[in-house]
Amino acid sequence: MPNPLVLKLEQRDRLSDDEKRVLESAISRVRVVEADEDIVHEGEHPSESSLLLDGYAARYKIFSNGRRQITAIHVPGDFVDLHSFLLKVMDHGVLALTPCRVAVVPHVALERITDEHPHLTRLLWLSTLVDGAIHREWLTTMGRLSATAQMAHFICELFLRLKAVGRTDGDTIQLPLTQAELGDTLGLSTVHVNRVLQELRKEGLIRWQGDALTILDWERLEKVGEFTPTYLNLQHEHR
Amino acid sequence: MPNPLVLKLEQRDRLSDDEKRVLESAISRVRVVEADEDIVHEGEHPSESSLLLDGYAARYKIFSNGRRQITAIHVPGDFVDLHSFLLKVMDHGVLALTPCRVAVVPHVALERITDEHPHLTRLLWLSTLVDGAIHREWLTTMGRLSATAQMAHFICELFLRLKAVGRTDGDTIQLPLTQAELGDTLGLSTVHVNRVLQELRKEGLIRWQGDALTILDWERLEKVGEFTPTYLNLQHEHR
DNA sequence: CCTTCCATATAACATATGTGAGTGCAGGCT
DNA sequence: AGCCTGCACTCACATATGTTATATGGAAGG
Repeated sequence: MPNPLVLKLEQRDRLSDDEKRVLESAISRVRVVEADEDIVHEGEHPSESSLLLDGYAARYKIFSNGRRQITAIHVPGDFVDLHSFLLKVMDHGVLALTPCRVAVVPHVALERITDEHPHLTRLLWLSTLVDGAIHREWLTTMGRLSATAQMAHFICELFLRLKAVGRTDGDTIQLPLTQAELGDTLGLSTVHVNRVLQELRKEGLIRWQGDALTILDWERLEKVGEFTPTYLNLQHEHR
Repeated sequence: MPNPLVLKLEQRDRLSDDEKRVLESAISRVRVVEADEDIVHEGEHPSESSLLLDGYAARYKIFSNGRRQITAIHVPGDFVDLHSFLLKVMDHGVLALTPCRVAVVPHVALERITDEHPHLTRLLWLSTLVDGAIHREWLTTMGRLSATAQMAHFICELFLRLKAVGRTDGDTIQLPLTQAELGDTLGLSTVHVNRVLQELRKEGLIRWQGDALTILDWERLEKVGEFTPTYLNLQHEHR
């Protein structure tokens, strides 16, 4: 079974066999997390990081009044809390949106990698940088796009990210989020999420039945969401 | 003159004299950029990164319709485009908001650091991770707070970040942004920025005259903005 | 088979924020 | 001195999105 992180990194640069072996052996164990359970809690000081192998996860923050904001949706191949290696304290929680399989990588193993494998280190660094690029993109869509455009943009992004790890089926992806969760992601109310989805459906841009979301008209969806994929950095470069 | 980056990193971990020397010698030259000029252009493939020594800068993205979103405000000590070392293509521009002095660090020098100085590498990585943490915080405030709270939060954050590099004067900071620029930062219209500022003033939370912004009541401002500084990672830890 | 529980869907209404236009002031330039 | 120009500030009005409430339907479970 190919490690989806390897898959993702190989899209962005060449990985030597040695580096692949080092990555694999950095994994101390594989853990299963139930849906709706935290993979990592806010405020924790973890001594290991979690690489998502299967399932969907979300980074989130909760306010005093109970309102929640999701700041990232993670798919297989994502290192959901690689940053805790250096940030030490989790300033947010990470939640399993579906049942998840998670590879656990101790921080000591990461430290060893940074000591001994500079190129691999750069690739790990890179993957946190891509997280940052996605955050910036979300900031722009939240700040300057209509709710409809924002939703379209989100769907385009998720599609390409899933495609990069081989989790698309034609024009269809699994989207196991409730409309409430989508609202927490985009900063919208549940009601408005529903309105916006109706609109995208009526326009013939998407179909969403059960967990299966199908993109019916990629070009127009991209246009509505003002989507350009540069920021996902899916190009192969020497890094 | 102490390098403000060294100042910032030393707040988060110990730097050896050797590491400080390596950092200093990585700088190939110092450049001055006029206000309202780009330090780096969107779409560029830079071969060096820029460390802000003096002045304020902003990362921004512009949409087809001319709307602009600022995704980060940078202060002295910030590496405004360290990520371009590994992301290669700039997915946004970086603008000098005031006249800026910028230290230029070639990517080859950064690559050498990653090859030879693992601990320093981790600290550079860390500073991009803090950028990411700030992005996440902005996402939550944009998505889930009122415009007033968002503004209060922004002011609290900027104050602490400036304090970390010794650029505060009592309860006063320099805030050389126009209300329009603030609007582009928070995702608000200029008119609404003005309304919100009036409110914060009327409540006796801040004073803002010319470029000088004074925090009159830190505790209440923090409360209004639901601000907690954990995400800025200003603690000293072994990284 | 019935009940319970969510999630989706709709409706009526409330409001935070955006839009477009205009005023006045202050600093810089000729 | 006079004239721009940019910026802060206001007003009247428009609208996107939030809120509260209710209906519907499917899935899980006894």
